[in-house]
Amino acid sequence: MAPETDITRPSGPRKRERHAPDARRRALIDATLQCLRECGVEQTSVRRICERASVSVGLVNHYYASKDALIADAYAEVADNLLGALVAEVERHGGCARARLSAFFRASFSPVVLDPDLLRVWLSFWGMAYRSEAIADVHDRTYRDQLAVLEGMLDDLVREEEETDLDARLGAIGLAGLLDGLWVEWCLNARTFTPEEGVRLCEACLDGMLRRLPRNGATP
Amino acid sequence: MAPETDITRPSGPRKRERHAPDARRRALIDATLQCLRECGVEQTSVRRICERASVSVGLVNHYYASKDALIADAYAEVADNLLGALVAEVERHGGCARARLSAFFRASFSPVVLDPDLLRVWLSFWGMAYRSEAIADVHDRTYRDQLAVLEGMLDDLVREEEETDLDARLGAIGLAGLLDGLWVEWCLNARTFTPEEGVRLCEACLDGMLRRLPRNGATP
DNA sequence: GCGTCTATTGAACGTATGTTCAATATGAGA
DNA sequence: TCTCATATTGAACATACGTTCAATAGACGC
Repeated sequence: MAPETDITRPSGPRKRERHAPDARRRALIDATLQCLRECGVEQTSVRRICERASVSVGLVNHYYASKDALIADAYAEVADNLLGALVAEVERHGGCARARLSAFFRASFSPVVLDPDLLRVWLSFWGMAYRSEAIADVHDRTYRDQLAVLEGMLDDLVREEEETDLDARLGAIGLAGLLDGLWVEWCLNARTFTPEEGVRLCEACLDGMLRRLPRNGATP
Repeated sequence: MAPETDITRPSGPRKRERHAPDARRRALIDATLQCLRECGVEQTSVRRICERASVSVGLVNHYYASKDALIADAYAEVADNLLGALVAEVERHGGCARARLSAFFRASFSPVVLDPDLLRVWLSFWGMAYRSEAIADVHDRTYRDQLAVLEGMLDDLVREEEETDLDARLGAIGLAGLLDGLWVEWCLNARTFTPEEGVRLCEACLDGMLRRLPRNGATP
């Protein structure tokens, strides 16, 4: 039997499909995120990404100056999407500032966020920020966006409730830190605490900050 | 000029120095941590580690079954050292439980911990926990150790102060999360907040937990 | 001083990496 | 229908990776 008969995929050149640059970029970004989720950074090679996107190796460097530039784009995409989803959930609930903050907490401990594979992607981004300025820039911008959302809700809270004083900037940093830290630990070991306990922790810390984090800076 | 004269290191075989297995293992661990600090995971190769340790390539697989096993050992070493340093600082201060907790906070925002290169190493470990069971095991153990230290101090606090009730297990998880999250964000962008603000955030959150995280579980 | 055990070496292997580039196919506008 | 800018291909390149293993050298009991 001739060996050629065993070749399942006829080794001729692949059918070329011409797409709009935007569609191709999106496909590459999606494939990148899939790879980072399922294989981790160390296994996410240009070749694997291109295989996922049903595209040849050379195309990445046609659309992006380097692999890192593609990954930076993917970072921006997933970070914006995630914050957008949280904000949408808050808007959906509405209500007073305190209720909107609670909705934000609950959304932050919902399955969309509490996804170990998502953390895996994020850890890759954080690690890459050290060697890629483009990725560090995306981190800085998206982190500022997250802080702005939290600070906005805290400002509303102070405005709505009388007799409260709070350093909203610092409070936002604290809540973001608490949310991120609990996110990391839950994703690395989901048996440590339940999502409901995570929400309770956020509520308790928010109360503490409202009482002991006044704008003037000195702890009472 | 003959090119041989430019060769600075005569290419003969390296002088062999026989050491005790423990000393070699320590040297390999130290070299591994140096590489992870300075070059990141993706650049930390067996060859680079061996170069740092002034040892040939083959030696790693003489002492360790694989590169991952070496890294798991390095993780355990640095995690134990770090928690040990924090505990030592707490012991040095002594005092009541509340004062010891404050000392722990301050130590957690001291330069030894607030070191971007150290976070870089940690992010590598967290990321590797996904594909290496050995590293995941080290994470679980060392995280449990961290929780035990915090929970112990919280238990003492409840015992010493009357009229307080606190779910110490959950409180420890919250403090660990807050500390980790703030640690990540500070190391990725040191201009976001000052170490002193970090400590203030921890104190405020601890107060909130003491008021609103009772043992029975229902938020009052 | 000899023999033995093992710590240590470094070449070799097979595989993978990111990027480059000449060649080629495609589809929109003339 | 023809043209042509360009989207797309995949072989090629240089380099790097983790691991293996036969050869070798240092230390210790005798």
